[in-house]
Amino acid sequence: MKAANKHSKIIHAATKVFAKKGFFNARISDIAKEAKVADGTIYLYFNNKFDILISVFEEEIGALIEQVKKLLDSEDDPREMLAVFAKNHLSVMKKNKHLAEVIQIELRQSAKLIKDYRNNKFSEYVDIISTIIKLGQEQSIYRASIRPGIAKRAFFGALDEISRVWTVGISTEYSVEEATQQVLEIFLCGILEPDASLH
Amino acid sequence: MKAANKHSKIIHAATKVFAKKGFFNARISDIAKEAKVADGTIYLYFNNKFDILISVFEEEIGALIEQVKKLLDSEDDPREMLAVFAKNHLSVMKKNKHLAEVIQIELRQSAKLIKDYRNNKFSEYVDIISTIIKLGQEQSIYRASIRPGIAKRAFFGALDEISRVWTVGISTEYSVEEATQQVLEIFLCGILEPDASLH
Amino acid sequence: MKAANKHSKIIHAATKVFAKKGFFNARISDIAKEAKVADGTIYLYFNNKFDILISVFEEEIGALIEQVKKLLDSEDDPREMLAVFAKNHLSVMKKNKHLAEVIQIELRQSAKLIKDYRNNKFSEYVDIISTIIKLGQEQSIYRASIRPGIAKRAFFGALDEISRVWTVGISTEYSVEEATQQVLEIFLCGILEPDASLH
Amino acid sequence: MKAANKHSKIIHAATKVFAKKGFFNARISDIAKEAKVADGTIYLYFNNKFDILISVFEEEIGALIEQVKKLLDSEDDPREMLAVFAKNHLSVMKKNKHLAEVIQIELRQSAKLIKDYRNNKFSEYVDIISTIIKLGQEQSIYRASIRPGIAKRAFFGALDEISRVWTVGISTEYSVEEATQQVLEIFLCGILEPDASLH
DNA sequence: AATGAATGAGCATTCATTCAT
DNA sequence: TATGAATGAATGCTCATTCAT
Repeated sequence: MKAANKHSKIIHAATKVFAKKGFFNARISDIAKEAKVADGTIYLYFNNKFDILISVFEEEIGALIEQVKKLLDSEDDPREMLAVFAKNHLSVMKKNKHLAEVIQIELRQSAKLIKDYRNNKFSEYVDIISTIIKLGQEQSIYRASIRPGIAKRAFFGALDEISRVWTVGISTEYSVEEATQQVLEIFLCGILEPDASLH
Repeated sequence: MKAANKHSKIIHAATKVFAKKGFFNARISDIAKEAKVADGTIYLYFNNKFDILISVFEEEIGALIEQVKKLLDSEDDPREMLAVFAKNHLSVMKKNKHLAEVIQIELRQSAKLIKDYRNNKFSEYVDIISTIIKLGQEQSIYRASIRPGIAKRAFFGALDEISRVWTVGISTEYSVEEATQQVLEIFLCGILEPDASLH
Repeated sequence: MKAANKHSKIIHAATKVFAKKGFFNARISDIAKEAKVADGTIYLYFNNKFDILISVFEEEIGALIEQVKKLLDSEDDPREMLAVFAKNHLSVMKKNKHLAEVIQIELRQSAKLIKDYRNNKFSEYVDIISTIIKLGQEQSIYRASIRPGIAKRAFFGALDEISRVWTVGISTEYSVEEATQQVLEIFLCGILEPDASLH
Repeated sequence: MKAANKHSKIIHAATKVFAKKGFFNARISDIAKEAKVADGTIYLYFNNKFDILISVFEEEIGALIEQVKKLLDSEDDPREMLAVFAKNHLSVMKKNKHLAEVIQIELRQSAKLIKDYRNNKFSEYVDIISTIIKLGQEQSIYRASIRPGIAKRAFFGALDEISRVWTVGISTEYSVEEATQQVLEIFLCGILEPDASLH
């Protein structure tokens, strides 16, 4: 996982530090120490502290997009595709808690500061959901009355809130498998055409 | 809207300022100016800046709980109750954007700083959903396989993410009615017993 | 000891608080609480915080002057008078630690802030020593080569430094009697062996 | 006088500022300006404001100890040694008024805040006096009845109080030589006429 | 006279950013 | 490229003082 170049080293260090302390409580010197570079070196790769956060979003979520897209490439059934998305998202969030925290907390925090909110990696990631839904609607598997733009938010919001239980660290945890199964049961029943069977 | 006493005046001012600038970028002097009191006066009512934020959560969400509980008192059908919760939540979030932002962003930000995360007003609010689901399960209206603890998160997460579109200010907005209808269509189909008709 | 009127109550409270926390760390509200009056009441009797300190000096040292002058009235021998002064000073400092601290620490602190340093009660108190020395010189009991203005400082400084041991709270304490005896032995007799020549 | 490194520059600047305004009235920015560094730079060398004060004591008094110990090395006679100590102390206090004020005022102020009062440079300095007295007692030059622990305080207190006249700035000043001679005359010979009996 | 809520000036400390090396 | 010492703007909080009651 260790990145060869400084840029990546700093990104990974920043993800860890932002997750642990939050953007505003994170110090540039914390990131520098974690990345094992000097404070000043960070400014050779990033314009300022906020620029680091944006880069973390773009690169970490970019990798997430690559990953899920690759998995989706080998699927045809929109039902399976939604399952793949959910399972992948939840397992990544469970495994990579630093990334999970940054997405769940810091991404929101900074959302209002980002000028064009839709033109970023995060939107691209969530839009994968609406693309799947549209595909399902074309195949008459998902009901036409469902609005993909709203459903994608409902689906992502559900996954996001469910996975928060792991970062916040509530004791009565449930497994990735169980959570995936539950959210799919709710959503597939919810958006499926009445006569489209669940496999 | 004008609060009778200073405590409330400061709470409302803080909600506004936290929503506009975020907790860390908000200045005590901003809140004081908004509340039309001196900086020092704030410390007669709150211990420190973070204490103001916690109080905002407790009091504003407390009021939200009162409101939705009163509405739910006159409903018996668990299907209607979920509809009432969704409609109320979305319309309050659409109308009171300051509160919406604080819940969506600052509440998460500070979640990790709050020791016992479940022992607070926010948890109480979300638990209303699971209570409704359990009620529906007892009446065999909602499927027994649904785990209320996970479903409540999925439902709240969906509402939360959907309502974010209004605070972030994305242009292609949809109405409260449409959003409510969509999320209910998905969730009620999703958790209803197959033979339980939608009214 | 409890004063009948508010003015005295505040003076005594201030002496206690200044001794415990020091002038700068003492809060007006501390003094008010100790005196069992409201904060604002203090400003009916004193112009400001520093004015309280000055008043403490004047009144507490004023009482000290009264006391020692009364004791000295019944003495004729300048040797005895110096002994009375030393004994009285040390026993008051040992008994009234609040006053001791204020004299030893706060009086010095504020000395530079007092415009006319000689025209105050403290100078009046120390001048008692030089008056005794002059009396002794007139009676050819004290050597004429001794300059009363320097000797008074040496004598008072010795007593002051010796009594600091009680306020600072150093463990190996010595008694008032022993301290008095020693300082008198040094000042009245000198520390040289009678037969040891000076060079 | 210009210090080579920043640490010393700040120490000297702080000594000057503390002397002029007192510890509590001194501002970090005053010290920074005097030392010609930025405010923040001070915190690269010291933990906090109080830490600066303690360092001033330790370093300035440390230098004083070095100086007087070197002078005492070339003396054998305990009488001369006490004379050397007195003369050195008074002339340093007269010349270095900033140091004098800090010792006379701030050292006392903070004495109660220092945990182990005896384990510091100041005690080391005053203990030089008792060491000399013990030496004189071993040589039967000083009376055995004198308790060095009390006498050191009496001697230092006398010097301290005498030298205050220069920092407080009383007009009728006396010279270092005269003050030294007087305090030595008192301490070495006593103030009684040789033929005046004690009672 | 007495109160104590309200005021707001004032400051120690932090930390993102710079720049001489 | 890389460093990290130095910078100085920025702010949460305190508390002496005021004044309406």
